[in-house]
Amino acid sequence: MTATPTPRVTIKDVAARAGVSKGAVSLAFNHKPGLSEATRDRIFLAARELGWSPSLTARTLAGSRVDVVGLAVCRPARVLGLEPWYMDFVSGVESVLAEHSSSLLLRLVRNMDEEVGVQESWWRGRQIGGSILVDFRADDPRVGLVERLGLPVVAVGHPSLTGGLTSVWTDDATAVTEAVRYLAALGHRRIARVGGAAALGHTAIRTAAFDEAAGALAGAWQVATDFSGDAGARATRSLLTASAPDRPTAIVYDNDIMAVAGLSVAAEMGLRVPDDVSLLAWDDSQLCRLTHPTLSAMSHDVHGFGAEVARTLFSVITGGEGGSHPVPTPVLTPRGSTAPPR
Amino acid sequence: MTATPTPRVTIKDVAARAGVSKGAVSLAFNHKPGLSEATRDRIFLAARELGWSPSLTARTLAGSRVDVVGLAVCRPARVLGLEPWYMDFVSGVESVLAEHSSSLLLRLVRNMDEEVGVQESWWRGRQIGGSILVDFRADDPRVGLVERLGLPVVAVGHPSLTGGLTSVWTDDATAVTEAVRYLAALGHRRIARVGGAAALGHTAIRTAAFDEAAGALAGAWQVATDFSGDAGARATRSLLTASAPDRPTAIVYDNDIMAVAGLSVAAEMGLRVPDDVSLLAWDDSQLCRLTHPTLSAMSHDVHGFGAEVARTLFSVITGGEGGSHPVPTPVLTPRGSTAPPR
DNA sequence: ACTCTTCACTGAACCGGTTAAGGGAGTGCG
DNA sequence: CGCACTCCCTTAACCGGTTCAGTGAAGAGT
Repeated sequence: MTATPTPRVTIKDVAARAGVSKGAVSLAFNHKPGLSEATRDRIFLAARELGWSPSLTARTLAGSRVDVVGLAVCRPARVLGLEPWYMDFVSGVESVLAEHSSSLLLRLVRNMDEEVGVQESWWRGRQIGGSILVDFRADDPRVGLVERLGLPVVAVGHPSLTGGLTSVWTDDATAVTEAVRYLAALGHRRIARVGGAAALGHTAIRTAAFDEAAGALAGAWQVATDFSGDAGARATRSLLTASAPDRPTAIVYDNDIMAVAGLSVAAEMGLRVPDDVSLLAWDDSQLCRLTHPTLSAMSHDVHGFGAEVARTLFSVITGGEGGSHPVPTPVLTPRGSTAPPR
Repeated sequence: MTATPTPRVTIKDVAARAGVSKGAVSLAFNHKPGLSEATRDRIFLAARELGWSPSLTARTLAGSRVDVVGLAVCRPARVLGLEPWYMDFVSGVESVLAEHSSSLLLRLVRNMDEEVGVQESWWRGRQIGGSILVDFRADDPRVGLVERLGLPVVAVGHPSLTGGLTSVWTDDATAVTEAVRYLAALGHRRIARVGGAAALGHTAIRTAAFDEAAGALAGAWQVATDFSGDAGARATRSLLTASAPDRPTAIVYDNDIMAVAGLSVAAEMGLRVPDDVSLLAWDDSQLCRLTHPTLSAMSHDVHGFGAEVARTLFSVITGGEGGSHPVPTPVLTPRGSTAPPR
């Protein structure tokens, strides 16, 4: 019932049991040359019998690499819980970390200052061997921080935002353009976009691309939100309250949760999707296939994206310089929520 | 452009600059008595000037407590990304960890064996000071593991599942009973439940409670799923294909994502919600308010639950024994998806 | 004037590993 | 036989903190 007091087994115990020195045990467990097969076996046997595995803490302190990767996320908890993107991304990251038997140190922060503080103290405290940076904004303070600290990172975001940092990104501009072209090809001339948080760099990129792509149309609207479903609903409601000739016939959303919210607002207002208004989601989590009608989306392998980011981080940590690169551009996946305007 | 080589500042540098010994710096930074105000100030000044903060790694090694909390989660990535519950829970946990400036070490595992291995090596490697255990099943191997290791944990699950471990749980049985009573009070006599993964302990508890509560009704169905939206859709479809007198007039879901899927299946089959069939969700994330009609749900402060779990873990870690206790039972939140049968 | 406390601080051991330098035994070779 | 060369393994310093016994000086008590 009560926990037995833990008799911490250390390298010394293993060494004693195997009849060798600490150093020998260390060599064996790091697969370094300089030990006979027989000794090696004896050491592993002793370790197994004692249930010992090396203390990562001590190992880290002694100067070898740290096998923990940091991720500080800065969005309101309310939004985070709902956004499929993050967990998907994290699970992709994890899938690669697991191969290196590394773990993810996760921290939710309230603002950029806090994130800067967290990253700095993680690194200073040798808690992490590298970090994944997300949600870049213009003049992001993390660029300078990282260079000052020499912290190995991979930045998730377009190079125009991430300074000289190694980065991995999706080509949002092209994707937005493709989305608009698709809707225009269907015959839509009045298109709106419900964007994410204005402060975020990739939102700005999408906004600019939308301006560019939709500029020639009869009507174009853009609204900034905080990515939450509520905000998506509000934005949709205000876009659709105009009388028929003045309102958009198609709406593009910056994530799928807002698209779902938009779908229900349309229903609530008595508008049929896609007959009266077409909706196009972003990211394309499973959610898009659960609604009725199903949501057309700009589809995106978020899990694979996370995995690629993690792989790149490992190459940065091991000095391989990795090199910035984009992942495949989201592709249009038409489903039931888009059609030519009535 | 290139990262400046990091000149690691250590406690020795700070001590030298402040003109004191390492020990004095340590005392100052741990707010321990035995130093004059003047010296204390001098030390903090020196530390600030050098941009030093203590290495958590070294601090941990030197025997003080570890301020990282472990969480290994074992569900398919596909489901995880979508389930609002986890991120909500995690953000609740984080909110308390942040107060203690601790972080969360997260790991997605594929099965129980892997989780057991991860927990053991985290603890052995002194990576964590304690752990949060979720998704208990009958005869859970983690109970024995924890007792063997002496690892401080808080188990999320009913005491009947978590052995002697300190646990925090929601009273699922009562909640299920309340849900059934509510639907019965509306006049429903044929009620179905789309449950979660059968292997999970809390699913079993809910299943038993439903059996008990719905036993006296004219019709009662239960289906087990994997919590995914697809499974929820399939289950709903098969429940609703029967001809009218033989099919349920109300369905309870074990999470909200399946309820959303159910809603769209009903629409696809031409059934009106709540006129033809009432739907009741579980957990009640923001998602329930984004659909049309909005989803009635058994509502639950998942964020607060996470926070309470974290608080309890800290009290276990500091030897305070914490004590197992339930959090408030989910309460019924009626919205647009439930009504008397036609 | 002498001892007793208290206070502020130092020194050194220690946590559990890694790693470079070194040492002893066995073998090959001139 | 002596020497060099390997091969295996040990020794000891070190990573960056914490902790505790101990020291020296100032002040209190008698």
